[in-house]
Amino acid sequence: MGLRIYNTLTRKKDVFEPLNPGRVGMYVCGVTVYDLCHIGHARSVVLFDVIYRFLMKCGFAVTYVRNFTDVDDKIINRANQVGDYWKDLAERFIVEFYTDMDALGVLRPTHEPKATEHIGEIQALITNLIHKGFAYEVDGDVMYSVESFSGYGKLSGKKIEDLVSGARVEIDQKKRNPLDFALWKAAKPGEPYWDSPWGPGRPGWHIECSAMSVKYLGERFDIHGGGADLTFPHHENEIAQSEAAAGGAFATYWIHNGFVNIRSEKMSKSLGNVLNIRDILKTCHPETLRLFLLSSHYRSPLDYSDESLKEASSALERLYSAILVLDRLIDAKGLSSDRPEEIMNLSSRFVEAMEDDFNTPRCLAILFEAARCINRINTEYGANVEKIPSSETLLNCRTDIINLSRDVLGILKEEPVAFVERARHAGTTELGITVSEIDGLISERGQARKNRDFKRADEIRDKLAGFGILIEDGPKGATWRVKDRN
RNA sequence: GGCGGCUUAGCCAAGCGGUAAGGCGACGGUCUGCAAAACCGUUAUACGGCGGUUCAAAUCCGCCAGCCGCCUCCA
Repeated sequence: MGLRIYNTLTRKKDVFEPLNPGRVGMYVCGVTVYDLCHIGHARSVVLFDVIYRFLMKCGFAVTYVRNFTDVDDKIINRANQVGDYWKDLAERFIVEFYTDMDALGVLRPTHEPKATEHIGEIQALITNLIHKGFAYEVDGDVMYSVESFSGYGKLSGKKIEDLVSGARVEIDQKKRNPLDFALWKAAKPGEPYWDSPWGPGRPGWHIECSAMSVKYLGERFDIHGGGADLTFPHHENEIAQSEAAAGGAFATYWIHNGFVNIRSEKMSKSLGNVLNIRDILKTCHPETLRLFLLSSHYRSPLDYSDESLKEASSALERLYSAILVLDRLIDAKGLSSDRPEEIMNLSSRFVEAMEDDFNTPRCLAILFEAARCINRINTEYGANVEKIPSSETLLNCRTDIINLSRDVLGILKEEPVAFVERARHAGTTELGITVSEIDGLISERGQARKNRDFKRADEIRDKLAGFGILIEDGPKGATWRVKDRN
């Protein structure tokens, strides 16, 4: 069938045909480093991480570029607020970015260019645009003339006239058209600047992506991505800049991810409901957050709530625990030649789902169907070697589940035994009771149960429950876990 | 005002013309001293409403209602 991608430019799913067979060039707009990353950033970064992983799994040699915007109004303003040097502030939040993304298991792109390290390329591009008549200088600023580019609006489906009449654009006497945007901004006193043919100043926001994408990927490349909000004006302006400078086409496929809402509300600073990645990660396993982010289609809005994260956590545990069951079945050395559909051809069905515009929810459903099948085999035939499928069949299934989950989705990377153990005891230190005290009480309760003193046994269970500890009796004695953990 | 999108069980969520995936929850069962956990099973004659096209529509078209996003920095 082949890979099909919903392309914002054509507004339909297009068959993916790379410019150069076997190779893919992908540019994704990264973050402006002036604050900690929130769950919305996580969604975008994880999505493109999964796309990157999948393209590699398909055998493509992928050049993946994700930039850092490290000089901009927001950075300068924030630095002034906190009394920091803008460059130090930006560098610090780059470190914080990596802290969060590494925790989420996000792979490093091929190149991660910073705007401040490409001032030369940016200036050359602006000079080129002025020479070709697409840009003009006014008092040390350089503006892009949207009317000079006939394709302006083709990505976002907007017309210049409609936008102008919308009256939401700020009227600036320097601009020939209210929609013209800055390629180069003259420095105001106290602002960072670089010398340029137009005087001291700094790059506008949109131009860095045009300059850096051409440097690392060439004038034409395959995939350009980012959050849905970047479609206009950022990506529209990038197209205008890059196509005007090159005199030809820019990126072929435009991918935009939907937003994360918090309890059905838009996440925004003014509502005070911005959720940082690291705060969420204090309450759940990183793979839980990844699973949550991949549980709905990337173009749909995704609603975050404590409950939905908890659901993702339960779902992740279900997968890990199925692997544990599978391992027991493999050890059982089954003799049946049965090959249940749910655990066969996982790889081809998974790839088929991914090829359909990166349908990760369908991928997860395939994994859960396999998990249910494994559990059913265990409960129905667990004691009957004649009925358990052969170790070879089950081992292939295990390999598929682990490889697809780990390599493409970036989950199930832990040893199942270790994961289950960790999930049970995570957060113990905050309970006000030590592990040895817990173990002491549990062995006392075990003794009481042995003596059929169930009153005492239940007292101990209630006492531990008061500390948030849940007792689980098993064939090999009681184990415990921390309650209400994601 | 302009442009775009969404509406599927209690909740989340696939589905892209052939007769409703999956997850969570709930309920029933197995297990247990009783529980918990785990597992199994059950859980939408039905896809916002009304028309139309078709042998066949959640899926295509039209109208209506509701929700949302972008048009301003934003993933």
